[in-house]
Amino acid sequence: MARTAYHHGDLQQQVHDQALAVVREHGDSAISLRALAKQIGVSAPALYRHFADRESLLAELAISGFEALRQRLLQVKHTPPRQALIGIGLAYVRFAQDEPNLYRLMFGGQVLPRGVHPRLDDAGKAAFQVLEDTVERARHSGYLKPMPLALMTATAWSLVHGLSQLTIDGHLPNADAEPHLAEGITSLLLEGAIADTNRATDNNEDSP
Amino acid sequence: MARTAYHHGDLQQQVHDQALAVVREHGDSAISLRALAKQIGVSAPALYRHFADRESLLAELAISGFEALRQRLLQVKHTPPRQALIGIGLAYVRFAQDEPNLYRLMFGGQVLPRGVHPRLDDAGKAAFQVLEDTVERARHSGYLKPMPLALMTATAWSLVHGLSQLTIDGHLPNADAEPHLAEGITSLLLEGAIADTNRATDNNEDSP
DNA sequence: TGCCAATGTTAACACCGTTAACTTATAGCG
DNA sequence: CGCTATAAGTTAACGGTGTTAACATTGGCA
Repeated sequence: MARTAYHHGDLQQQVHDQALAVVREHGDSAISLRALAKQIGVSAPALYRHFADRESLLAELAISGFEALRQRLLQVKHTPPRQALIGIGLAYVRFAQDEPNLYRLMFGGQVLPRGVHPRLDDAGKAAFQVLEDTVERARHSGYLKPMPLALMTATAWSLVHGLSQLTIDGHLPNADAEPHLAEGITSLLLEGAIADTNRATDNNEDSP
Repeated sequence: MARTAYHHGDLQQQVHDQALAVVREHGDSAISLRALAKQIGVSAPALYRHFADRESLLAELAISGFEALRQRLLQVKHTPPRQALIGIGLAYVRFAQDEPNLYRLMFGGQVLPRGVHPRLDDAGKAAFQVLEDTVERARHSGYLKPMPLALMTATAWSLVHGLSQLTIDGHLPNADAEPHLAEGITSLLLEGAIADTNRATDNNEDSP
């Protein structure tokens, strides 16, 4: 029932893929169910067999986005705390820069308020979890000050999210002239978060 | 020609105000030119005498938002660097929390890409300028490390913007349980930014 | 006073999301 | 193997949208 081809093969997947391509190229405001259906060669109401409404489709795409983000973050090595933290921050920002339209859909807020679509919320939390785990490891290893975990992760997330959003929307004019901005920012934050025992011992360890 | 009342008084202002109210209450996606015109008691095409299209109206509203944000930031006192920095960060986040829908319009990115509407860009820069001036004062006074100004302001803006966006979209679950989150986050960043000479001398000066 | 330009009007076009009512093809079962 | 329930598609239609064209009206000014 779910695997074999009905009239058109699995429309659900086809719509999902096509819509994802449109979002990545032109943003979520360019998504039109009718246009999507016409492109695929199916009538518009057919889509309603697979998606409750336009918002649900967008939510599904946002879920894909969070899963892709999570995969990116998971690829960051666990090696020394400082590299791991900077690495995951860079990976996060780079994802946003690579997929600005998708990222905007994920965090647009206007699209879907939290609590409406549980699977979307879970996908977001799962991505955030990777970041939190990295911070927790660094903290547990004694590299970071023994501050509340929630405070540290919230700080880290705020920083990378804010930087992502500001850069992809062009609010930071000299972002191109300063390619190491993300790294500098992350380092700057770390200065305040590392334990005093680690101070001055690892500032230049990434450039041997 | 611009001041006296024509057929309906100054429609421009009336549309602007009404639209701003709608955005603040229901978000920019709830803006409908036809509905707006009907509410005001005028035909829909009449609006096109004052706004090129829907996007231009939204841009105008975003400009108002940036000006309101700027006013908020300007009210922060200049007194000691640490208080000024934390104060302006809190004021920024509080604005976003007070006007979530307006804030989303301003930074939605989907609404208007930079470069299209010069006045909108200028309004954004003007608001950002207040933040930059505060950082510059703190840096010039020797309170902060002598790092590049662009780096410091980008960091500060990223942090407060990220925190704003994440909280108003409900991504930080325990935001309510932690009302001092914004202050804690700002302090954490400051730890990494203050000059060593100022370290440990001002951590508790705000609670005498 | 008479004209021009600013400001409004109605009618219409081409979309859009969504629902209702109907048709078709498939999967599973007696 | 044939039948039927149902999943998956169809067309027609409703109400809404932004936007443009063509026309009407009003007010300020020469």
